[in-house]
Amino acid sequence: MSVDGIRARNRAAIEAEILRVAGEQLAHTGAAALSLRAVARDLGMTPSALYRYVADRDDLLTLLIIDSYTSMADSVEAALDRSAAVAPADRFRTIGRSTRAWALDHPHRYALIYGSPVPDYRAPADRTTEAGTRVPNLLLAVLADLPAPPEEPATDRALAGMLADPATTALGIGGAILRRGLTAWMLVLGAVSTELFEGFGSDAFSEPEVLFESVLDTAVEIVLD
Amino acid sequence: MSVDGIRARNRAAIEAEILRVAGEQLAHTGAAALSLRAVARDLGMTPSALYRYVADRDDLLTLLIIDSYTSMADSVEAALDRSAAVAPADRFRTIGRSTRAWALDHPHRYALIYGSPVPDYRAPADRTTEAGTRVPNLLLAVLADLPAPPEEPATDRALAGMLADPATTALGIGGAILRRGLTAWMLVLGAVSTELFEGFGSDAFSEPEVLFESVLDTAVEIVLD
DNA sequence: CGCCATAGAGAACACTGTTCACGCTTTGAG
DNA sequence: CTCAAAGCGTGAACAGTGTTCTCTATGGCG
Repeated sequence: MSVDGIRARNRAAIEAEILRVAGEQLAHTGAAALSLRAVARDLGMTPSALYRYVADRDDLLTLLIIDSYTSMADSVEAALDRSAAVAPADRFRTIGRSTRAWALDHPHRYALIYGSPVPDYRAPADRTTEAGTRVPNLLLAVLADLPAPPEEPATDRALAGMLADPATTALGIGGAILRRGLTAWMLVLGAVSTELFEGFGSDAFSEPEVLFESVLDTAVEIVLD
Repeated sequence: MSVDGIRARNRAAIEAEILRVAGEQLAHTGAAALSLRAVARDLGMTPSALYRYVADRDDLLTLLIIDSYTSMADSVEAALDRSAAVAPADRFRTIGRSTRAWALDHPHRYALIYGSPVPDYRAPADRTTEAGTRVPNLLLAVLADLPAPPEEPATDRALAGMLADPATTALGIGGAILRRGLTAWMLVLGAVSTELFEGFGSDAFSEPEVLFESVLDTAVEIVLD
Protein backbone atom coordinates (compact mmCIF):
# COMPACT_ATOMS: atom_id res chain seq x y z
CA MET A 1 0.00 0.00 0.00
CA SER A 2 3.06 2.16 0.54
CA VAL A 3 1.81 5.72 0.61
CA ASP A 4 5.41 6.89 0.38
CA GLY A 5 6.50 5.09 -2.74
CA ILE A 6 9.02 6.81 -4.96
CA ARG A 7 6.25 7.32 -7.45
CA ALA A 8 4.09 9.14 -4.92
CA ARG A 9 7.03 11.17 -3.72
CA ASN A 10 7.85 12.39 -7.20
CA ARG A 11 4.24 13.14 -7.83
CA ALA A 12 4.01 15.25 -4.70
CA ALA A 13 7.18 17.09 -5.66
CA ILE A 14 5.87 17.88 -9.12
CA GLU A 15 2.52 18.95 -7.77
CA ALA A 16 4.34 21.33 -5.46
CA GLU A 17 6.34 22.63 -8.40
CA ILE A 18 3.19 23.22 -10.39
CA LEU A 19 1.66 25.12 -7.51
CA ARG A 20 4.85 27.15 -7.15
CA VAL A 21 5.09 28.40 -10.73
CA ALA A 22 1.33 28.83 -10.94
CA GLY A 23 1.61 30.96 -7.81
CA GLU A 24 4.37 33.02 -9.40
CA GLN A 25 2.25 33.61 -12.45
CA LEU A 26 -0.69 34.53 -10.27
CA ALA A 27 1.46 36.99 -8.36
CA HIS A 28 2.26 39.17 -11.32
CA THR A 29 -0.28 38.48 -14.01
CA GLY A 30 -3.41 37.87 -11.95
CA ALA A 31 -5.84 35.02 -11.87
CA ALA A 32 -7.63 35.80 -15.11
CA ALA A 33 -4.39 35.70 -17.08
CA LEU A 34 -3.22 32.44 -15.55
CA SER A 35 -2.35 30.12 -18.42
CA LEU A 36 -1.98 26.37 -18.26
CA ARG A 37 0.33 26.40 -21.24
CA ALA A 38 2.53 29.03 -19.68
CA VAL A 39 2.75 26.98 -16.50
CA ALA A 40 3.70 23.95 -18.57
CA ARG A 41 6.32 25.99 -20.42
CA ASP A 42 7.90 27.22 -17.21
CA LEU A 43 8.09 23.63 -16.06
CA GLY A 44 9.53 22.35 -19.31
CA MET A 45 6.52 20.15 -19.89
CA THR A 46 4.02 19.70 -22.64
CA PRO A 47 0.62 21.24 -21.94
CA SER A 48 -0.98 17.84 -22.13
CA ALA A 49 1.42 16.47 -19.56
CA LEU A 50 0.03 18.92 -17.05
CA TYR A 51 -3.28 17.15 -17.21
CA ARG A 52 -1.74 14.21 -15.38
CA TYR A 53 -1.64 16.41 -12.32
CA VAL A 54 -4.47 18.85 -12.80
CA ALA A 55 -7.94 18.03 -14.02
CA ASP A 56 -8.81 21.45 -15.27
CA ARG A 57 -7.89 25.06 -15.34
CA ASP A 58 -10.55 25.47 -12.71
CA ASP A 59 -8.91 22.73 -10.72
CA LEU A 60 -5.64 24.63 -10.75
CA LEU A 61 -7.51 27.72 -9.62
CA THR A 62 -9.02 25.72 -6.77
CA LEU A 63 -5.57 24.57 -5.74
CA LEU A 64 -4.38 28.16 -5.77
CA ILE A 65 -7.36 29.23 -3.69
CA ILE A 66 -6.63 26.57 -1.10
CA ASP A 67 -2.96 27.52 -1.18
CA SER A 68 -3.84 31.17 -0.69
CA TYR A 69 -6.13 30.44 2.23
CA THR A 70 -3.35 28.40 3.78
CA SER A 71 -0.74 31.08 3.18
CA MET A 72 -2.93 33.72 4.75
CA ALA A 73 -3.83 31.56 7.73
CA ASP A 74 -0.17 30.68 8.28
CA SER A 75 0.73 34.35 8.16
CA VAL A 76 -1.96 35.34 10.65
CA GLU A 77 -1.13 32.46 12.96
CA ALA A 78 2.54 33.37 12.89
CA ALA A 79 1.70 36.97 13.78
CA LEU A 80 -0.43 35.76 16.67
CA ASP A 81 2.37 33.54 17.92
CA ARG A 82 4.89 36.34 17.58
CA SER A 83 2.79 38.78 19.53
CA ALA A 84 2.59 38.45 23.28
CA ALA A 85 -0.88 39.92 23.31
CA VAL A 86 -3.39 38.12 25.50
CA ALA A 87 -6.25 40.59 25.70
CA PRO A 88 -8.94 39.73 23.12
CA ALA A 89 -8.92 43.26 21.72
CA ASP A 90 -5.19 43.11 21.10
CA ARG A 91 -5.41 39.72 19.49
CA PHE A 92 -8.17 40.99 17.25
CA ARG A 93 -5.97 43.87 16.22
CA THR A 94 -3.13 41.49 15.49
CA ILE A 95 -5.38 39.40 13.28
CA GLY A 96 -6.59 42.50 11.46
CA ARG A 97 -3.11 43.92 10.95
CA SER A 98 -1.60 40.69 9.72
CA THR A 99 -4.52 40.13 7.39
CA ARG A 100 -3.99 43.54 5.86
CA ALA A 101 -0.24 42.98 5.63
CA TRP A 102 -0.74 39.65 3.91
CA ALA A 103 -3.26 41.16 1.50
CA LEU A 104 -0.85 43.95 0.56
CA ASP A 105 1.88 41.38 0.01
CA HIS A 106 -0.31 39.11 -2.09
CA PRO A 107 -2.95 41.30 -3.69
CA HIS A 108 -3.87 38.82 -6.39
CA ARG A 109 -4.23 36.02 -3.88
CA TYR A 110 -6.42 38.25 -1.74
CA ALA A 111 -8.48 39.12 -4.79
CA LEU A 112 -8.79 35.44 -5.60
CA ILE A 113 -10.24 34.78 -2.16
CA TYR A 114 -12.18 37.89 -1.17
CA GLY A 115 -12.61 39.57 -4.50
CA SER A 116 -14.84 38.30 -7.20
CA PRO A 117 -14.80 34.64 -8.07
CA VAL A 118 -13.11 34.24 -11.41
CA PRO A 119 -15.71 33.53 -14.10
CA ASP A 120 -18.98 31.98 -13.03
CA TYR A 121 -16.80 29.64 -11.19
CA ARG A 122 -17.72 28.77 -7.65
CA ALA A 123 -14.93 27.19 -5.69
CA PRO A 124 -16.01 23.70 -4.59
CA ALA A 125 -16.80 24.20 -0.92
CA ASP A 126 -15.75 20.76 0.21
CA ARG A 127 -12.17 21.37 -0.84
CA THR A 128 -11.72 24.98 0.23
CA THR A 129 -13.60 25.16 3.53
CA GLU A 130 -10.96 23.44 5.59
CA ALA A 131 -8.29 25.98 4.69
CA GLY A 132 -10.78 28.80 4.38
CA THR A 133 -12.14 28.53 7.89
CA ARG A 134 -8.80 28.73 9.65
CA VAL A 135 -8.74 32.52 10.01
CA PRO A 136 -12.42 32.70 10.95
CA ASN A 137 -11.68 30.06 13.57
CA LEU A 138 -8.90 32.22 14.98
CA LEU A 139 -11.43 35.01 15.24
CA LEU A 140 -13.87 32.72 16.99
CA ALA A 141 -11.19 31.83 19.51
CA VAL A 142 -10.82 35.53 20.26
CA LEU A 143 -14.55 35.98 20.63
CA ALA A 144 -14.72 33.04 23.02
CA ASP A 145 -12.68 34.97 25.58
CA LEU A 146 -15.14 37.83 25.65
CA PRO A 147 -17.89 38.26 28.26
CA ALA A 148 -21.33 37.48 26.89
CA PRO A 149 -23.31 40.62 25.98
CA PRO A 150 -27.12 40.77 26.35
CA GLU A 151 -28.97 38.45 24.02
CA GLU A 152 -30.25 39.51 20.61
CA PRO A 153 -32.97 37.09 19.53
CA ALA A 154 -33.61 38.78 16.18
CA THR A 155 -30.12 38.45 14.79
CA ASP A 156 -29.71 35.05 16.42
CA ARG A 157 -32.16 33.65 13.91
CA ALA A 158 -30.31 35.33 11.09
CA LEU A 159 -27.10 33.67 12.21
CA ALA A 160 -28.67 30.29 12.82
CA GLY A 161 -26.37 28.58 10.37
CA MET A 162 -23.17 29.81 11.95
CA LEU A 163 -24.48 29.33 15.48
CA ALA A 164 -25.20 25.69 14.78
CA ASP A 165 -21.71 25.15 13.42
CA PRO A 166 -19.61 22.92 15.66
CA ALA A 167 -16.76 25.45 15.52
CA THR A 168 -18.84 27.99 17.42
CA THR A 169 -20.82 25.66 19.65
CA ALA A 170 -17.62 24.03 20.88
CA LEU A 171 -16.38 27.42 22.06
CA GLY A 172 -19.70 28.30 23.61
CA ILE A 173 -20.10 31.42 21.54
CA GLY A 174 -23.48 33.10 21.72
CA GLY A 175 -25.39 34.95 19.03
CA ALA A 176 -24.74 38.46 20.27
CA ILE A 177 -20.99 38.16 20.44
CA LEU A 178 -20.92 36.31 17.13
CA ARG A 179 -22.87 39.11 15.50
CA ARG A 180 -20.46 41.69 16.81
CA GLY A 181 -17.40 39.73 15.79
CA LEU A 182 -18.80 39.14 12.33
CA THR A 183 -19.61 42.83 11.92
CA ALA A 184 -16.14 43.83 13.03
CA TRP A 185 -14.60 41.34 10.63
CA MET A 186 -16.72 42.66 7.75
CA LEU A 187 -15.41 46.11 8.54
CA VAL A 188 -11.83 44.86 8.42
CA LEU A 189 -12.41 43.13 5.10
CA GLY A 190 -14.16 46.19 3.71
CA ALA A 191 -11.24 48.37 4.73
CA VAL A 192 -8.65 46.04 3.23
CA SER A 193 -10.60 45.64 0.00
CA THR A 194 -11.12 49.36 -0.33
CA GLU A 195 -7.46 50.09 0.19
CA LEU A 196 -6.32 47.32 -2.09
CA PHE A 197 -8.64 47.94 -4.99
CA GLU A 198 -8.18 51.69 -4.74
CA GLY A 199 -11.86 52.39 -4.46
CA PHE A 200 -11.26 56.09 -3.93
CA GLY A 201 -8.38 56.87 -6.24
CA SER A 202 -4.75 56.14 -5.71
CA ASP A 203 -3.79 59.24 -3.77
CA ALA A 204 -6.87 59.41 -1.59
CA PHE A 205 -5.17 57.73 1.35
CA SER A 206 -1.89 59.40 2.09
CA GLU A 207 -1.22 57.34 5.22
CA PRO A 208 -3.10 54.09 4.80
CA GLU A 209 -1.80 52.43 7.95
CA VAL A 210 -2.93 55.31 10.12
CA LEU A 211 -6.38 55.06 8.62
CA PHE A 212 -6.39 51.31 9.07
CA GLU A 213 -5.48 51.67 12.72
CA SER A 214 -8.47 53.92 13.21
CA VAL A 215 -10.60 51.31 11.50
CA LEU A 216 -9.22 48.72 13.89
CA ASP A 217 -10.21 51.00 16.76
CA THR A 218 -13.81 51.12 15.66
CA ALA A 219 -13.80 47.42 14.92
CA VAL A 220 -12.67 46.74 18.47
CA GLU A 221 -15.37 49.07 19.74
CA ILE A 222 -17.91 47.08 17.80
CA VAL A 223 -16.77 43.85 19.37
CA LEU A 224 -16.62 45.25 22.90
CA ASP A 225 -19.75 47.33 22.51
CA MET B 1 -20.35 70.63 -36.99
CA SER B 2 -23.61 68.68 -36.59
CA VAL B 3 -23.08 66.47 -33.60
CA ASP B 4 -26.36 64.74 -34.39
CA GLY B 5 -25.75 63.62 -37.93
CA ILE B 6 -27.32 60.37 -39.03
CA ARG B 7 -23.86 58.86 -38.85
CA ALA B 8 -23.44 59.84 -35.21
CA ARG B 9 -26.92 58.70 -34.36
CA ASN B 10 -26.37 55.25 -35.79
CA ARG B 11 -23.02 55.06 -34.12
CA ALA B 12 -24.54 55.91 -30.74
CA ALA B 13 -27.30 53.35 -31.28
CA ILE B 14 -24.83 50.63 -32.15
CA GLU B 15 -22.61 51.52 -29.24
CA ALA B 16 -25.64 51.20 -26.99
CA GLU B 17 -26.44 47.84 -28.55
CA ILE B 18 -22.91 46.64 -27.94
CA LEU B 19 -23.10 47.71 -24.34
CA ARG B 20 -26.46 45.99 -24.01
CA VAL B 21 -25.43 42.55 -25.24
CA ALA B 22 -22.07 42.82 -23.47
CA GLY B 23 -24.02 43.58 -20.32
CA GLU B 24 -26.20 40.54 -20.87
CA GLN B 25 -23.14 38.37 -21.29
CA LEU B 26 -21.61 39.87 -18.20
CA ALA B 27 -24.77 39.17 -16.24
CA HIS B 28 -24.67 35.43 -16.67
CA THR B 29 -21.15 34.48 -17.63
CA GLY B 30 -19.13 36.97 -15.62
CA ALA B 31 -16.46 39.42 -16.63
CA ALA B 32 -13.66 36.92 -17.16
CA ALA B 33 -15.71 34.94 -19.66
CA LEU B 34 -16.78 37.99 -21.62
CA SER B 35 -15.94 37.34 -25.25
CA LEU B 36 -15.64 39.92 -28.01
CA ARG B 37 -16.45 37.31 -30.61
CA ALA B 38 -19.55 36.25 -28.74
CA VAL B 39 -20.70 39.85 -28.52
CA ALA B 40 -20.11 40.24 -32.24
CA ARG B 41 -22.06 37.03 -32.91
CA ASP B 42 -25.04 38.19 -30.89
CA LEU B 43 -25.03 41.41 -32.86
CA GLY B 44 -24.72 39.70 -36.22
CA MET B 45 -21.39 41.31 -36.87
CA THR B 46 -17.95 40.14 -37.73
CA PRO B 47 -15.51 40.22 -34.82
CA SER B 48 -13.34 42.69 -36.67
CA ALA B 49 -16.29 45.01 -37.20
CA LEU B 50 -16.54 45.42 -33.44
CA TYR B 51 -13.17 47.12 -33.47
CA ARG B 52 -14.73 50.12 -35.17
CA TYR B 53 -16.53 50.82 -31.90
CA VAL B 54 -14.26 49.33 -29.28
CA ALA B 55 -10.51 49.67 -29.15
CA ASP B 56 -9.85 46.62 -27.07
CA ARG B 57 -11.33 43.98 -24.88
CA ASP B 58 -10.14 46.11 -22.01
CA ASP B 59 -11.90 49.07 -23.52
CA LEU B 60 -15.16 47.14 -23.54
CA LEU B 61 -14.53 46.24 -19.91
CA THR B 62 -14.01 49.91 -19.12
CA LEU B 63 -17.28 50.76 -20.78
CA LEU B 64 -19.00 48.09 -18.72
CA ILE B 65 -17.42 49.45 -15.55
CA ILE B 66 -18.64 52.95 -16.31
CA ASP B 67 -22.05 51.56 -17.20
CA SER B 68 -22.16 49.63 -13.93
CA TYR B 69 -21.19 52.65 -11.87
CA THR B 70 -23.93 54.59 -13.61
CA SER B 71 -26.50 51.86 -13.10
CA MET B 72 -25.68 51.63 -9.42
CA ALA B 73 -25.72 55.38 -8.91
CA ASP B 74 -29.04 55.68 -10.74
CA SER B 75 -30.46 52.95 -8.54
CA VAL B 76 -29.29 54.58 -5.33
CA GLU B 77 -30.44 58.02 -6.44
CA ALA B 78 -33.87 56.65 -7.33
CA ALA B 79 -34.15 55.05 -3.91
CA LEU B 80 -33.22 58.32 -2.26
CA ASP B 81 -35.80 60.19 -4.30
CA ARG B 82 -38.45 57.59 -3.52
CA SER B 83 -37.85 57.74 0.20
CA ALA B 84 -39.14 60.69 2.16
CA ALA B 85 -36.33 60.37 4.68
CA VAL B 86 -34.65 63.61 5.64
CA ALA B 87 -32.67 62.62 8.70
CA PRO B 88 -29.05 61.87 7.75
CA ALA B 89 -29.14 58.47 9.47
CA ASP B 90 -32.19 57.44 7.48
CA ARG B 91 -30.68 58.61 4.24
CA PHE B 92 -27.53 56.67 5.02
CA ARG B 93 -29.62 53.56 5.58
CA THR B 94 -31.41 54.13 2.29
CA ILE B 95 -28.10 54.37 0.47
CA GLY B 96 -26.85 51.21 2.15
CA ARG B 97 -30.01 49.23 1.47
CA SER B 98 -30.26 50.25 -2.15
CA THR B 99 -26.58 49.50 -2.69
CA ARG B 100 -27.06 46.01 -1.32
CA ALA B 101 -30.21 45.53 -3.40
CA TRP B 102 -28.42 46.62 -6.55
CA ALA B 103 -25.47 44.36 -5.79
CA LEU B 104 -27.75 41.36 -5.32
CA ASP B 105 -29.48 42.19 -8.58
CA HIS B 106 -26.23 42.61 -10.49
CA PRO B 107 -23.63 40.50 -8.72
CA HIS B 108 -21.20 40.41 -11.63
CA ARG B 109 -21.41 44.15 -12.09
CA TYR B 110 -20.76 44.61 -8.40
CA ALA B 111 -17.83 42.23 -8.62
CA LEU B 112 -16.52 44.19 -11.58
CA ILE B 113 -16.54 47.38 -9.53
CA TYR B 114 -15.81 46.39 -5.95
CA GLY B 115 -14.35 42.95 -6.43
CA SER B 116 -11.03 42.28 -8.00
CA PRO B 117 -10.05 44.10 -11.13
CA VAL B 118 -10.12 41.63 -13.95
CA PRO B 119 -6.57 40.62 -14.93
CA ASP B 120 -3.80 43.03 -14.11
CA TYR B 121 -6.02 45.57 -15.61
CA ARG B 122 -6.46 48.87 -13.84
CA ALA B 123 -9.46 50.81 -15.01
CA PRO B 124 -8.32 54.15 -16.44
CA ALA B 125 -9.22 56.59 -13.70
CA ASP B 126 -9.96 59.52 -15.96
CA ARG B 127 -12.83 57.69 -17.61
CA THR B 128 -14.37 55.95 -14.61
CA THR B 129 -14.09 58.52 -11.86
CA GLU B 130 -16.96 60.68 -13.00
CA ALA B 131 -19.45 57.81 -12.80
CA GLY B 132 -17.65 56.16 -9.91
CA THR B 133 -17.83 59.11 -7.56
CA ARG B 134 -21.57 59.61 -7.81
CA VAL B 135 -22.47 57.31 -4.92
CA PRO B 136 -19.60 58.55 -2.75
CA ASN B 137 -20.85 62.07 -3.44
CA LEU B 138 -24.31 61.10 -2.25
CA LEU B 139 -22.68 59.88 0.93
CA LEU B 140 -20.79 63.13 1.29
CA ALA B 141 -24.05 65.03 0.99
CA VAL B 142 -25.40 63.01 3.90
CA LEU B 143 -22.30 63.67 5.96
CA ALA B 144 -22.58 67.38 5.28
CA ASP B 145 -25.82 67.53 7.27
CA LEU B 146 -24.18 66.13 10.37
CA PRO B 147 -22.87 68.21 13.28
CA ALA B 148 -19.10 68.37 13.37
CA PRO B 149 -17.55 66.01 15.92
CA PRO B 150 -14.35 66.88 17.78
CA GLU B 151 -11.29 67.11 15.59
CA GLU B 152 -8.94 64.21 14.92
CA PRO B 153 -5.61 65.55 13.70
CA ALA B 154 -3.98 62.13 13.28
CA THR B 155 -6.48 60.74 10.80
CA ASP B 156 -6.87 64.12 9.13
CA ARG B 157 -3.40 63.72 7.73
CA ALA B 158 -4.19 60.22 6.56
CA LEU B 159 -7.21 61.53 4.70
CA ALA B 160 -5.44 64.54 3.28
CA GLY B 161 -6.15 63.51 -0.28
CA MET B 162 -9.89 63.21 0.19
CA LEU B 163 -10.09 66.30 2.37
CA ALA B 164 -8.48 68.39 -0.33
CA ASP B 165 -10.93 67.14 -2.93
CA PRO B 166 -13.30 69.84 -4.11
CA ALA B 167 -16.27 67.52 -3.55
CA THR B 168 -15.66 67.55 0.19
CA THR B 169 -14.36 71.09 0.61
CA ALA B 170 -17.42 72.47 -1.18
CA LEU B 171 -19.64 70.80 1.41
CA GLY B 172 -17.48 71.95 4.29
CA ILE B 173 -16.87 68.43 5.51
CA GLY B 174 -14.22 68.06 8.20
CA GLY B 175 -11.79 65.24 8.76
CA ALA B 176 -13.52 63.64 11.72
CA ILE B 177 -16.88 63.26 10.05
CA LEU B 178 -15.23 62.13 6.85
CA ARG B 179 -13.34 59.45 8.72
CA ARG B 180 -16.52 58.18 10.31
CA GLY B 181 -18.47 58.20 7.09
CA LEU B 182 -15.68 56.38 5.28
CA THR B 183 -15.48 53.76 8.00
CA ALA B 184 -19.23 53.22 7.92
CA TRP B 185 -19.14 52.90 4.16
CA MET B 186 -16.32 50.36 4.35
CA LEU B 187 -18.46 48.36 6.73
CA VAL B 188 -21.37 48.42 4.30
CA LEU B 189 -19.16 47.34 1.42
CA GLY B 190 -17.61 44.60 3.52
CA ALA B 191 -21.03 43.31 4.46
CA VAL B 192 -22.29 43.33 0.89
CA SER B 193 -19.15 41.66 -0.41
CA THR B 194 -19.24 39.00 2.27
CA GLU B 195 -22.86 38.21 1.59
CA LEU B 196 -22.42 38.24 -2.16
CA PHE B 197 -19.26 36.18 -2.39
CA GLU B 198 -20.49 33.74 0.21
CA GLY B 199 -17.49 34.15 2.41
CA PHE B 200 -18.93 31.93 5.07
CA GLY B 201 -20.66 29.19 3.15
CA SER B 202 -23.99 29.38 1.41
CA ASP B 203 -26.26 28.51 4.33
CA ALA B 204 -24.42 30.53 6.97
CA PHE B 205 -26.82 33.45 6.73
CA SER B 206 -30.38 32.23 7.02
CA GLU B 207 -31.85 35.73 7.05
CA PRO B 208 -29.39 37.98 5.26
CA GLU B 209 -31.53 41.12 5.31
CA VAL B 210 -31.97 40.93 9.08
CA LEU B 211 -28.23 40.68 9.46
CA PHE B 212 -27.70 43.53 7.05
CA GLU B 213 -30.09 45.73 9.00
CA SER B 214 -28.03 45.11 12.09
CA VAL B 215 -24.94 46.06 10.13
CA LEU B 216 -26.67 49.26 9.08
CA ASP B 217 -27.40 49.97 12.74
CA THR B 218 -23.73 49.67 13.60
CA ALA B 219 -22.76 51.75 10.60
CA VAL B 220 -25.11 54.53 11.68
CA GLU B 221 -23.65 54.36 15.16
CA ILE B 222 -20.21 54.78 13.68
CA VAL B 223 -21.27 57.86 11.78
CA LEU B 224 -23.13 59.43 14.72
CA ASP B 225 -20.57 58.33 17.31
C1' DC C 1 12.45 -10.70 -14.93
C1' DG C 2 8.48 -9.28 -17.22
C1' DC C 3 4.23 -6.69 -16.97
C1' DC C 4 1.77 -2.62 -17.10
C1' DA C 5 0.44 1.51 -14.92
C1' DT C 6 2.16 5.86 -15.41
C1' DA C 7 4.39 10.02 -17.28
C1' DG C 8 5.09 12.38 -20.99
C1' DA C 9 5.08 13.78 -26.22
C1' DG C 10 2.80 15.46 -30.08
C1' DA C 11 -0.89 16.39 -32.99
C1' DA C 12 -5.36 18.00 -33.41
C1' DC C 13 -9.85 20.75 -32.52
C1' DA C 14 -12.41 24.51 -31.25
C1' DC C 15 -12.04 28.55 -29.29
C1' DT C 16 -10.09 33.38 -28.17
C1' DG C 17 -8.15 38.53 -29.19
C1' DT C 18 -6.28 41.20 -32.79
C1' DT C 19 -4.70 42.87 -37.31
C1' DC C 20 -4.75 43.61 -42.07
C1' DA C 21 -6.20 44.28 -46.82
C1' DC C 22 -10.02 44.79 -49.31
C1' DG C 23 -14.60 46.60 -50.88
C1' DC C 24 -18.98 49.14 -50.47
C1' DT C 25 -21.69 53.21 -49.04
C1' DT C 26 -22.47 57.47 -47.22
C1' DT C 27 -20.87 62.21 -46.62
C1' DG C 28 -19.43 66.64 -47.38
C1' DA C 29 -16.82 69.91 -50.22
C1' DG C 30 -15.64 72.05 -54.63
C1' DC D 1 -23.32 67.17 -59.58
C1' DT D 2 -18.89 65.01 -58.92
C1' DC D 3 -15.65 62.84 -56.56
C1' DA D 4 -12.33 62.06 -53.11
C1' DA D 5 -12.44 60.84 -48.46
C1' DA D 6 -14.07 58.99 -44.50
C1' DG D 7 -16.66 55.47 -42.27
C1' DC D 8 -18.25 50.83 -41.93
C1' DG D 9 -18.18 46.04 -42.61
C1' DT D 10 -16.16 41.49 -44.50
C1' DG D 11 -13.09 37.69 -44.65
C1' DA D 12 -8.79 35.79 -44.04
C1' DA D 13 -4.99 35.27 -41.26
C1' DC D 14 -1.85 34.84 -36.94
C1' DA D 15 -0.75 33.77 -32.44
C1' DG D 16 -2.34 32.20 -28.41
C1' DT D 17 -5.58 29.51 -25.34
C1' DG D 18 -7.98 25.05 -22.97
C1' DT D 19 -8.68 20.36 -23.86
C1' DT D 20 -8.65 15.72 -25.79
C1' DC D 21 -6.98 12.25 -28.10
C1' DT D 22 -3.31 8.56 -29.63
C1' DC D 23 0.93 7.17 -29.13
C1' DT D 24 5.54 5.67 -26.77
C1' DA D 25 8.96 4.30 -23.34
C1' DT D 26 10.43 3.92 -18.83
C1' DG D 27 10.61 2.75 -14.25
C1' DG D 28 8.48 0.41 -10.14
C1' DC D 29 6.09 -3.59 -8.45
C1' DG D 30 4.60 -8.45 -8.20
